[in-house]
Amino acid sequence: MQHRFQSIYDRLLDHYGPQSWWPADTPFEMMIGSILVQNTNWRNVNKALLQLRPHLEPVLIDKMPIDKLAQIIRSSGFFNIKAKRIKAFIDWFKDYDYDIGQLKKKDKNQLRYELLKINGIGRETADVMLLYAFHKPIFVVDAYARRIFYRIGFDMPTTYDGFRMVVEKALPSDLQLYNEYHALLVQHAKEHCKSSPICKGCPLNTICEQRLN
DNA sequence: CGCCAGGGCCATA
DNA sequence: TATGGCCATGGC
Repeated sequence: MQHRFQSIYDRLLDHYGPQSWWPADTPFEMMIGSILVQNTNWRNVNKALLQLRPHLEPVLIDKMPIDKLAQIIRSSGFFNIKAKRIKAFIDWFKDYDYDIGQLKKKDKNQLRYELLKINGIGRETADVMLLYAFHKPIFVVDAYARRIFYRIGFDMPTTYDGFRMVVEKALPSDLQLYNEYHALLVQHAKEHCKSSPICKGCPLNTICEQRLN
């Protein structure tokens, strides 16, 4: 039972193949995207990123009036709040001269603590940044992970860090593993486990059926 | 049409 | 600690 999370991962990887996440060209774009995607469909985020593309540099966004930024990212929804959150993130990033390399040298927990202090960056957003921009091995607990593990029948903790710790204790602290795991859960959720309790052609069918019996 | 998406903050109990 | 209201667009 200790390897159940490994087993899920193996099946997903076998079925979907490597995902090579996050869908962004640079770490900076990745981090902006992680704020834009908060409780938002990726399609809408992509539209916003397309509009933002010409200004997709820390200095430019720092100089940009917040109202202009809000209008540019309009299609991602919650645009006033997200513009404020992006500004707060830039303020922090600026303290490190927008230097990803410098920040990557920081201890994982220290960096996580700093990200969580930024207004508008909660646990999930901090963790995807840690994983995909700063290359820290960490399990991302999002709505998809909760839904999929719930459907399988796992009795997971309700708190974010409780959930995360249960998974991380069962897996090796491997960057590639966590990178692919989150991406695979998202990919899987987009194709399966949407509304019906069980779906055809689902790579996790065997496990889901065991729960129903 | 109504529903909801890869959250997080804040007020309240 | 744990709910509830709020933020908002666009695809289905």
